Amino acid sequence: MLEDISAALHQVAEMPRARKSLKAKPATLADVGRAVGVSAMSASAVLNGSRTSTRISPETRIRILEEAARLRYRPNAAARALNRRQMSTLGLAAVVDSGELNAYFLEILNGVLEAAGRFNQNITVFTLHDWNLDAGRLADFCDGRIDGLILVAPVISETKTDIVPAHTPFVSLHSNNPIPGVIDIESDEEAGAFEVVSHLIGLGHRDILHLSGPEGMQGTKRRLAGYQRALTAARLGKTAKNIEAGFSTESGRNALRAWMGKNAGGTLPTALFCANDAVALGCMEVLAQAGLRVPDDISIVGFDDTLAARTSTPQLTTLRQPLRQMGARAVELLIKPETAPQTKGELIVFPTQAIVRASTVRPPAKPVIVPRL
Amino acid sequence: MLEDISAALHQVAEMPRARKSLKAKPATLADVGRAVGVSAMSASAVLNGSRTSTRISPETRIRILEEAARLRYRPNAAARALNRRQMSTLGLAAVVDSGELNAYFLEILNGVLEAAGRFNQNITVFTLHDWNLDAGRLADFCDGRIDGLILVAPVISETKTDIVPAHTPFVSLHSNNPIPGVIDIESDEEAGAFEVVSHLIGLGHRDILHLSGPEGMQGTKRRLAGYQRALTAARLGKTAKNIEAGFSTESGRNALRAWMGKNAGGTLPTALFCANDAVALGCMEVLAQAGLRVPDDISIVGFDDTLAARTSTPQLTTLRQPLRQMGARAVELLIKPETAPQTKGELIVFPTQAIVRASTVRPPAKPVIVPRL
DNA sequence: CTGAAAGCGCTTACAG
DNA sequence: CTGAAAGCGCTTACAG
Repeated sequence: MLEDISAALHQVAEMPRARKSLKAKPATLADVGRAVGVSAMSASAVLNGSRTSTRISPETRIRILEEAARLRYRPNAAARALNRRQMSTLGLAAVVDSGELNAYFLEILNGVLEAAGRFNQNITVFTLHDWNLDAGRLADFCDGRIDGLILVAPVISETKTDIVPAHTPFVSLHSNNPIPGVIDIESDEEAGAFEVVSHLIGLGHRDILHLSGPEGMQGTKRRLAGYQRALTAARLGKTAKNIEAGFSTESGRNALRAWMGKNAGGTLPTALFCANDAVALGCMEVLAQAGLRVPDDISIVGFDDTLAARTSTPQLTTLRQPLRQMGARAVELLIKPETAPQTKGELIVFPTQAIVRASTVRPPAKPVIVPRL
Repeated sequence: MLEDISAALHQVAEMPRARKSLKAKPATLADVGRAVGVSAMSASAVLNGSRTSTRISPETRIRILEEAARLRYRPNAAARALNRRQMSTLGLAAVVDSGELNAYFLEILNGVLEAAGRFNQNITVFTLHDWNLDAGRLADFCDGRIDGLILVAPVISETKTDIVPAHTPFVSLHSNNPIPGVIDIESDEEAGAFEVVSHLIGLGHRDILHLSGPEGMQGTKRRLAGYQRALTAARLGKTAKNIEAGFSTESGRNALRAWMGKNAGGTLPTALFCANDAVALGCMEVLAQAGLRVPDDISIVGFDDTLAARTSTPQLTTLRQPLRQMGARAVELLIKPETAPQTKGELIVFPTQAIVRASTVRPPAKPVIVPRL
């Protein structure tokens, strides 16, 4: 008793914020029960138990409800989680690329949160710096604080795929390697690339430069394959030209700048097919600096349909991956695993959709010369 | 026993995903202890207790560590939380505006996650649809699952400010009303607006139209005040013109389109000062559609310096609010409340910074006529 | 209709 | 150096 008081005083001295030190203890079921003159179990039955609730007499029931309201009783999440062995929380793990989560992640987050709301689930965001270095941390997250984990675009080398703990289900979006026991959610990027490049060809473009993603990634390969197939289908296979950029605005800027440096005085492609929207934006910057107009001098196509595609000027023609639906589906798979694919291939593929906006028009009448930067 | 087996079979029948039904139970301290032939407390002392760890003999210690590794023991977060009465998790509550979290939120999230990482805290994201309708839900989040809550741009009417539960500390960013007992983190938007409008005046602009934020919001008032002060300081007070837009791209689009409709044939302002980056993007779209060039025909200024300002074409001159630092500070305040301001005014104000990019240049030599849309 | 008991997994005093 | 006891707040059988 004396210690309690002394401890309290000590706290007051150390913590300037009264709000903190005088922290009221939340009421428990026992408190409510005591106030009513009934056991904690009865309070539990009325306040938290769903079926068993009926077995309490109407009068007691009402008094318990009143007292709970008066005491502002809230069931303690930790105690509940310990008892039920589930937290009603899902984790969302992503790598912070160059120090920040990007628009791609934001789209997925929106979908995940929407679905989580429907299932009364919380979402905890975990950030990693590097998939392979931090893969071990994934298991640490599975310590009862989450009931399932969504991996966003994981790059986990084949040798490390034993990282999945036995008791927490994982789902991945855009995984770069199959992870045993983990369903992966994809969109049909190859078909999407085919569609959007075909759109350019349909407009009359015959010289389309592809700025591809980071080497070795699945998304990069699939987009490149769709690009090739579209050109081949139009008997333009030989015109395929591809330079490696990456997935960031900066990488797009650098790649196009380098290419223009090498090709100054030559003819500009009539269109660019970029690995994603961010790369397209980097290209638009470089083109603007060079005094070239989009789409008059050159058409440009992105990929993903993130926020950035809608807010650029001109707005970007792009390939929509249904990132929100994909994020929502990840949540559903974790909450209702019976909705998972019944087949062996642990893969769910969403269709994509070309979104035509202002950045693509017919090619210019006369070839444009690549200016010196 | 028989029921167990029958239940297990039942599960297998219902759940197609073996992974789910065969869920291995994670090892507990008791399991580790039993395997070593020692009590759970000893295991606790070695594996989780920091100081008390020394009191175990070196040999037992090693055997406990080995056995824990073999069993892949992880301390259970829920049990720990129940015992310690803290979850090592902070909440981040925001309103999903028009169905989506935006770039403004993403900046804050980045800052919050960065700081949370430093303090070994998890971040759980809560979304609301409307501050006033959902204010009651805030208290529900404070059920032991979080140790503190960060409110992003709350709009909580004065009459409802008793929503803060006694046992969970809150911090707000850009609160629109003072909430008793809640420290608010702001940036000096008035000074920022003054700075960025003065930049325009310095370039020679004399006719600057302000597209302001939603009526009644603090941010709107402060930006408007800074705008007015800058004009007045340059003896341009009488030229002040202001139309209400909002904080979304669409609102910017609509507001400028309406204005141009009414003023077709008149002279175009030489510059627009927009309530935020999103509004500026909406204006850029409308201007582009009208065949007007930014910045040649008209300069344009945003506010916030979100992703969108860096990815628009031309890139936006804008006023940077240090949203990441502000988010990081919110985390620090909750984790280390002793860093809170000692003064009465429960307010922390960050400085802002004008970021000059390509969207602002000197006004055009001749007045531009507002085209018919 | 209601309560005493036991347990979820961990930790913090307290005994030995 | 080590363990038995009690408790965090809730829930699930089980008795009455």
